[in-house]
This record gives sequence, structure tokens and C-alpha cells, in this order.
Amino acid sequence: MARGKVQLKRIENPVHRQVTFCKRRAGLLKKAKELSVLCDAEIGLVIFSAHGKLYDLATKGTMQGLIERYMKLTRGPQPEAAPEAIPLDAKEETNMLKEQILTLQKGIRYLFGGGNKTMTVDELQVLEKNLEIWIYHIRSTKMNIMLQEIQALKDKEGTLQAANKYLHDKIAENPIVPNVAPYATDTSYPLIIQDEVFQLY
Amino acid sequence: MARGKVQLKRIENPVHRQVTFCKRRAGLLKKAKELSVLCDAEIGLVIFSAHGKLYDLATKGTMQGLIERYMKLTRGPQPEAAPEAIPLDAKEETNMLKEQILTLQKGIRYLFGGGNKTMTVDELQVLEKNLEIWIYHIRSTKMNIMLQEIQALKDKEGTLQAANKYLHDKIAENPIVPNVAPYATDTSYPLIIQDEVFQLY
DNA sequence: ACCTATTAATAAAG
DNA sequence: TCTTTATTAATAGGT
Repeated sequence: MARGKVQLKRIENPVHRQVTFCKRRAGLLKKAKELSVLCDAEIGLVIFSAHGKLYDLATKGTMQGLIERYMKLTRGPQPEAAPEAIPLDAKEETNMLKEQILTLQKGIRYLFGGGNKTMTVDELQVLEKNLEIWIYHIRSTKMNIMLQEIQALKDKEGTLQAANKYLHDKIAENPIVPNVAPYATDTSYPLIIQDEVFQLY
Repeated sequence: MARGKVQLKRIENPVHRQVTFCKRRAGLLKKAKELSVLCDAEIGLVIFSAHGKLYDLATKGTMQGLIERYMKLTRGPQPEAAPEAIPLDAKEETNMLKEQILTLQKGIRYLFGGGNKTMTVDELQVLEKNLEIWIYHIRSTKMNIMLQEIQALKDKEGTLQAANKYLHDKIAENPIVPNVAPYATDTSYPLIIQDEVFQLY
């Protein structure tokens, strides 16, 4: 869609391919979100890059819920085992979740609604617990994002090293220009140690 | 992209919405295929229309395989202790409840952050900090409530003791009625130690 | 990352 | 739904 038509086949140049992947991936995710919002559709999108990296999107609810919904419609004509007789464990879990929701709702009102005189000590206790769990999840997410960034940097490093090596070899083949400084890519930059740093979390 | 900019919100006119859904759905599927071919990526796309109709696409292999690959990367780092024996009905309900919790979290994120969808590390950092502050306030409130209750009990105790002393004196002045048992208010009940207990928080 | 010429997508109308 | 067409949005190639 720009400065030249594009052929509908695999882009051979790895640099072009990577750039196009980034751009089009962003565009695809954007379009998916737009369609979901504009037309009230539930959309799940999973993208594995050629190198196995995962990018995903689930509008409305979670990818888990979406997959289950998909499964049900896909192999729907094959009803599974007895949907009867919910074990107590499940009922207990739903009840607990319901209570958690009520407590969270109350807590939100408590924090943002101004008035804070409606919660009992027990409710505050539950809310406190929930917030601690929530913080735990946030910390996990934070770390995952940082680890991804590190991986991206490592990939980039590899690409740059390869490029430099290529250029270096090229120059070595053609000693027409003398006094070419040896390539100085800092291969010793200790990015790897950051892995240890983040182990602290 | 045509004859008028489009607002990023649900299209209210049902005819327009349906038409747009058809067009954009086709466009999205096309873009997904293109990305897969151009950049050698594996893509899965699932679209549920507002009325529950399913449209899907899996480049390379089947949607089943893609889902399994997705599961492996998603659940892999999280060895959940969840027993998979819960029937679908229960799973549905728990998923709904979990979605409600997610919605609550989104709401809070909106209140905290200003409505951003994907959260950056910095945003997560802010949220984490906010939650810690929130927890701090909750703990304070909890303790205040408990201290108030303790004070109320102490006041009550004092009042009762005074009343008893008054009655006792009255009786002592008027030994008309003999054999009055000595007053037995338990003044030694160690309410005071609870103050120490709550110091833990 | 940012720019911009150009192509692709698509909203509105028939 | 299909076609047409006027416009906007996405993006390929370059910096």
C-alpha cells in the first residue's frame, strides 16, 4: 500500500520481513479491536512470529473464555460427559468468586466513592487479601514485559552482530581500501546479567 | 476510510453495523492471511458476531493445533493446581465471574490511569504503588474501627462499673435489705491486652 | 523512530 | 448483498 505494490509471497529479505511484520501486526491488531468495538463482536487473535514469539488479543473477556466458546461451537455436536452434578468444589469456588466481586465492588466504592463508613472489618480483611493477590499479578506482568523487552534486545543484538560480521567479511575480501579499522561491535556488553537482576522478583 | 471519518464506538444503526461488520470482517481475514504469507507467521483468528455466529481462520495447520500451541506458552509458566474435572456449566460460571473481576480491574485501571488499554511497565508500576497505598489505608481503617470498638467497650465497662458502685453504695447506706450479694462485675476481664494484639498491624 | 508518496480499505449511496 | 466512488487509513521504502 505504498511506494510500490506488494507481492503476495514471503518477503525474502529478512530485514524487510521483520519490519513489515511489526507494522502489519500492529495494523492487524488495531483492525481487530476496531471491528470488535464498531460491530460489537468478540474477537480472538493469536500471532506466532516465524521465530515463535507470541502476540495475542482477546476483545471481551479472556482468551481462555474465547477458546472455550470456540470449542463448544466447533465440536458442539459432540456433547461431553454429564453436565449434571456439579461437585461441591466448583460451587464453593463460584461462591467465593461472587463474594470477592462484591467485596471488590464495595472496595471500589470505598476508595473512590468518598464515603468509607460502610465496610466491616471482615470485608476490609478480604479486600486487603484481594489487593495483595492483585499486586502479585501486576508484578508478574511487569516482569514478563521486561523479560520480553530483554529478549527483543538480544534478538536485535544478534541481528546487528550478523550484519557487522557480514560487512567485516566484505571489507576483508576487498582490501582495496587499506587501514580499515576492525569492527568494534561491543559483543561483550553483558546484557545477559539482567536476567539475574530480574530474578529478584 | 471513506466518505466520512469513523468514530471508534459501536455503530448504533443496525444496518450500518451489519454492513460494516461484513466488510471489515473480510478485510481483517484478508490482512491476517497476508501477514501470515508475507512474514511467515502462524495466525489464528476467531470472530464471533454480536449474534453469536462464528468466523475463523487458521493459517498453517489447524485451529486445534494453534490453540494447543497457545496453551503451552500461556499456561506453561503457570503450573496451576487447578483440577480439570470441573464440568462445563461450572466452568462457564467461574469464567463469567472472572470476567466480572477483570471488568472491575479495568474500571479501576480507568480510574487510575485515564483509560489506557494496554498497560506499560510504568503504568503497572504506578498501579502497584496505588494498590499498596490502598492497602495501607485499608489497614488503617481496619485498625481504627477495631480501636473504636475497643474504646466503646471500655467506656461501657466504665459505665457499668460506676453504676454498680453507685448501687453498691446505695445498698451499703441502707442496710434495710440484708444478704445482698457482693457485686460481681468482672472488672478483671483483660480487654486492655487487645491493644497489644493490634500493634501487629 | 519518523516521513510521505502511494496503494488498499472502506463508508455511503444506488 | 454487489458495485461504484469519494475519502480515509495503512503502509513500503527511505531517512
